[in-house]
Amino acid sequence: MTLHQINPNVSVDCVIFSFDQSALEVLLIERQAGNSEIKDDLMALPGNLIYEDETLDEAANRVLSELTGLTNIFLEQVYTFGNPNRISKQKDLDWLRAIRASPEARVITVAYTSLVKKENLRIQPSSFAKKAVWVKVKDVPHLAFDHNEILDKALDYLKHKIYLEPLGYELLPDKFTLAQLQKLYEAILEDSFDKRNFRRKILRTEFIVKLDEKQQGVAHKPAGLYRFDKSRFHKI
Amino acid sequence: MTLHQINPNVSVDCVIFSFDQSALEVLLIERQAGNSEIKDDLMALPGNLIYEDETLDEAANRVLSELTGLTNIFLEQVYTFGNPNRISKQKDLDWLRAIRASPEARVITVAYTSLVKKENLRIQPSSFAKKAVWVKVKDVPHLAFDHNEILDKALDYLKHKIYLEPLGYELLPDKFTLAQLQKLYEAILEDSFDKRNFRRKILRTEFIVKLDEKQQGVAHKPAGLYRFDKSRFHKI
DNA sequence: AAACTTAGTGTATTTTATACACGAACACCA
DNA sequence: TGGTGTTCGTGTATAAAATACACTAAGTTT
Repeated sequence: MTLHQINPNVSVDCVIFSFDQSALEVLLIERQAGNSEIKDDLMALPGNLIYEDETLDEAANRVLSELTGLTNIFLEQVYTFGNPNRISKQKDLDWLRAIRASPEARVITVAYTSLVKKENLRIQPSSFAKKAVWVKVKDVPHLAFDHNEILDKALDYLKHKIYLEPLGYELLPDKFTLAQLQKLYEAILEDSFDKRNFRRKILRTEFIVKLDEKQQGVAHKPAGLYRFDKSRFHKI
Repeated sequence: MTLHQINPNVSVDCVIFSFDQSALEVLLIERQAGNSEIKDDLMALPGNLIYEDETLDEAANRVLSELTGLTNIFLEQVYTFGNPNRISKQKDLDWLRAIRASPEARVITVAYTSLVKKENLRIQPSSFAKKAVWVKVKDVPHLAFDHNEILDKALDYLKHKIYLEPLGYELLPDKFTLAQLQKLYEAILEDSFDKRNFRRKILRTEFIVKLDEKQQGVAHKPAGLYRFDKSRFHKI
């Protein structure tokens, strides 16, 4: 690993979403400085300062992969936050003093959002987070810095984006039922839909294709499984 | 005027659009360093480094108002560009050496887009531009830095945004004809529409209201004038 | 007064959205 | 093994929106 120079003024923060049963979740870190004694009850979005020799996308990917081991994942820039007093709570200042070389520097942060499949994913401790936890979006507490605002913006972004692209499959297992997909749309859009109309609309697209396989181990009529056909999608 | 400290790593660039007859235009500056002898045939988007004590929105407003005198104008953040070699052309380097205190600093830039009514607008020389010109979007040449990429992103942003909000009136005179409005939509969306269907759709909204007034001095049947009713829009 | 130019309008057809209810398939348990 | 519980999977009727299409009206110019 080579040494990189850090840019003290620019960071990236990642809003990493997953989906569990019927709720959207976001990955938050419990702040804890390297070897310091600082204890802090504020949770935060994972993020870090950028290196001078990497792009913003690379920085976001770095944060994401340090924490999740994932690469080549849906990860898009959302918005940039640069209020000069976005770092003003005493707790935030204390924490920065504990971990940063230039704790007083003004930092603007570029927010990214990512969608991950929670299954087969182990969260790893990383340079900026000893511990990370999934929290239901509805239950997110008051966060560090302006991270609640960033989360809200990412949620907005998702809502709009899902009209344009079938993001659903990024958050679901490779094989999924239409009921799961519907619940996901309902969670993201904070709305509920008629089952028959939802199915009609989804299947009209032709890139959600039915597999010759059914759900297993459920105490009721098993649902058919579907998958997302990327190549069919790209043809349109 | 107070003295501000400059952040050498973060700038804003403004993609300022206007509409003329039937074409979208963008405001470009002819690069020229303060008192220097540097001559440069690359045009650029107006932009500048941010001050330590201002928000990104404020910085963008500052650039916009220095150049146009306008405030309280449609101005929204589009995207942030941070490729470490976005400043790599020799001409760009030369220019930065002529005008910047830290010409070698890595600069990430936050792009904003703005919509202005060209009528009653005089472009003023500003700290970063001796001369600015309106250029049809179709005729934009190769620009400085990554400004062509930024322009493209702003155009994309506009296209999406106009589905969500009736931006048209930001670019047209207060009183306009439906034909003008249609041409504007056609220019932004790079498409063409049926006149009757377009009118039906616009008038269905109920916030484009007809005035009791007609076009003057045209060599054909004069069109009725309409205006955008902001308060009716906000009710929805 | 004729020629020119753009304004302004209606209808039929297709596509999409919405609202709504019941039999079928499987697991589980008595 | 038959009954119960639970989710699956489906069709139709109605309303709303999108699309396609052509002629007369109102001014100006010559």
